[in-house]
Amino acid sequence: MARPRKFDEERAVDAALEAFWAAGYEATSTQDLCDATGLGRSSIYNTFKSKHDLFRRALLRYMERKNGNFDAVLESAMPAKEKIRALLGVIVEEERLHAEDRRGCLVVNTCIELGSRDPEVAGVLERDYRRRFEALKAAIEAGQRDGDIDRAKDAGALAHFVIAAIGGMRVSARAGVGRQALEGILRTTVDAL
Amino acid sequence: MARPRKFDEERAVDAALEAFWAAGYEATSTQDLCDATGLGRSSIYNTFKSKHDLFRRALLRYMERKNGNFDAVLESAMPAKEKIRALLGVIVEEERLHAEDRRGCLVVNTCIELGSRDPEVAGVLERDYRRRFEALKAAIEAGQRDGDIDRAKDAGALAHFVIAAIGGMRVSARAGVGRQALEGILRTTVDAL
DNA sequence: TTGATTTTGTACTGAGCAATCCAAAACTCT
DNA sequence: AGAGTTTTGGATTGCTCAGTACAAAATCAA
Repeated sequence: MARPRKFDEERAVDAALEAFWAAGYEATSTQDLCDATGLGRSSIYNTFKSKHDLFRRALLRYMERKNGNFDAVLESAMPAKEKIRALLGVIVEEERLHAEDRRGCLVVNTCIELGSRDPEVAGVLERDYRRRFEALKAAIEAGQRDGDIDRAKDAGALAHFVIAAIGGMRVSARAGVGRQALEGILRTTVDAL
Repeated sequence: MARPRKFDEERAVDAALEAFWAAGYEATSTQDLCDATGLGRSSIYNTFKSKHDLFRRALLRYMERKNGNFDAVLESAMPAKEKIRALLGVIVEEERLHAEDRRGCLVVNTCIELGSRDPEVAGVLERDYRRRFEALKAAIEAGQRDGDIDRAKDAGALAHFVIAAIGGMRVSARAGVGRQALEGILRTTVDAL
């Protein structure tokens, strides 16, 4: 029938993800994407509609991956507070790395860069937020049933609070805050549950 | 001596600030800056070294303004917890606005956009963080002396925590979180003090 | 082997980018 | 008024951007 593709589409999305993650949407050029994926422009534009489309795909893939880890922690056997401590601990670990590796979280970065001026991306971000929120809320409610978390508190409010803490730690890390301070934020957050 | 300037430098910085605030550093072109300030390219480049330099000036101006309000609240007569509630309340108010006005906070936006790849800007952000941190820590310590805030807690850790909460609310707002949820985060944060 | 079909590499498009150049205009001082 | 100095507007620089055009290469079915 026809000439087959020489590359794997998913691998290309992964490579593009790395590029977008490192520099953000605007600051990543199509040439950067060619370099990162090892593909020619034609292959990229033949496979994806546009840079924007490729970004959307990469973002979705990042969310899939990240939420996999997120859910794995929430579905583990730990007490609820320990689960949340573990989730926040990941942030401390990731932000501890040296400057050039400090890419933060693509979702947080994208919230700030595109959340308020790219409706399509905003929709993706909103759906992802809701997904994380529901998973977290369920884990907190389970913790309340176990007596691990105060039943008088509103599980939804706590879930929003924890997600905000994650975003806040990400922002503070970019402002130059070190590991110790991040751990302090982690402790204070967990103590608030 | 010479031809005098027809415009006010500070006003130009203010106008540039609006543009950068609305779209971020990368997404604001020099043409956008000309339109926003009403100046020609020559005037801009004659007054400021570069787009980057103008951005730095605009960012510093934003910080000056913002920290003025910040300090005003912290130096008011309220109990410490009320001061912090007021600081967080400003975020809820600002993020409540309609989509096109939802610019968030230029400092938070810049932390994410440039914090990890622009050393000069990173330095400015770090100094600004420290300034806010010290002011907040002092207010919390005063609150501890007044008995308004638990003396057993580490004032520094609480200060980092509050700053992270602000950043986190900003990120969540961009992810589409509404006013009610933001108010829940506010309450949970203040209760944690 | 041939013909249909798709991918791939390369050159290219027009637009927009940050920044510079230059001469005319505008002003102050003598 | 005239010399000296700075600002200003507009044209222009060289470059990069996202995206396209096109023909050669690669594969399949017959």
